[in-house]
Amino acid sequence: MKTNFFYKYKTVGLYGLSLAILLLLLRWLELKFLIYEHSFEIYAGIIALFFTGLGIWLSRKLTRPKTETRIVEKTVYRDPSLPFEVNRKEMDALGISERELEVLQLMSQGMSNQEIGANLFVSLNTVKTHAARIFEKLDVQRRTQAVEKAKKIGLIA
Amino acid sequence: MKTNFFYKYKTVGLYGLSLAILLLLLRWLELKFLIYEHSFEIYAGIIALFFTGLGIWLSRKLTRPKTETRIVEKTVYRDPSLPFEVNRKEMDALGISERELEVLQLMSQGMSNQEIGANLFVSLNTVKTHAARIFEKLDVQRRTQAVEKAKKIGLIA
DNA sequence: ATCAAAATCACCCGAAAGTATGAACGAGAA
DNA sequence: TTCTCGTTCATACTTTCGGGTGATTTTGAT
Repeated sequence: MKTNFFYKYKTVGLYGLSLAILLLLLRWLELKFLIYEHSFEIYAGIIALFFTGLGIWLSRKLTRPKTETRIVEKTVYRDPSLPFEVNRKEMDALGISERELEVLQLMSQGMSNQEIGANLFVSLNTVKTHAARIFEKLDVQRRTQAVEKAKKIGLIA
Repeated sequence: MKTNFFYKYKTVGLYGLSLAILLLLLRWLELKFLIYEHSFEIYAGIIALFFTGLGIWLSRKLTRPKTETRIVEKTVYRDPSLPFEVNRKEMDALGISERELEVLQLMSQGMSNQEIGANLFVSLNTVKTHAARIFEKLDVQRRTQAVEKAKKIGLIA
């Protein structure tokens, strides 16, 4: 169906339409200013259309493999039946202090910095400082990443 | 209303506008340098380049990845003998959509909204909307809590 | 063909998070 | 004792999040 087709590719259709309108506008300009050679705009239009198509084709061709390749990290399983124990070795290796670990634990429970501060009886700024150090030591930028990594290396349950 | 119209067909309008500007620029060049003889090839080249770029842009803008085969392997604290499987029952019960689950997964990897958007080929605002819905459905306030809860009820690994 | 849900995007605003820097203080170690 | 480290706090600034609202488009089901 024509209507169906147009509906489905509405955006594309609109682009085409605008292109057509533009070409008409060109015609009008041409007549208005009495430009000599009429064929140029037609050529330009054809070239434009052709190379737009080419660009689309190129893009599709070149970005094809990008959608499928999605690599992720190695899976590390841990038996849940065993009681959790903090990996002190990793803690030492990364130089993470006791206090920082506490912050990390509360952080992993979804607490805000404010709440963590209230829990540990320290100020918001202190929590921020701890957090910043944690991020630095774990080499991450966000708390979510920190929690992620801390769990992976066995700092928190 | 004019603003409304423009808003509605913003993309098309911008497209047309840029096209018009380009053509006007060409015209200007034409008049300025009076190079009627050997100018055609130059015009053709410019137009070809521009529209190739446009085509690529269009393609990138309009097409989205066909099959988003995303394999998310992460640290699992459950039974290591069993492979992770999304708890569809909970998903349905909470009314969490497929897309929202994707956002949730990327969120759990510590990605920022910006990064998630880049990964899913959508805008930051869209990610925010999804996130807001997720928080609402999971009844949480922060992303860390969302990840926490999603893991608990088996939405993500 | 129509209708509802899902997905998309935008804008505003305030809150929270994160960065950078500096500094005070106590406990141990050199 | 001097020096380092961990802890604490502050100020200022930038970025990101999250809430609220409204809108359009796509899609699937009836």
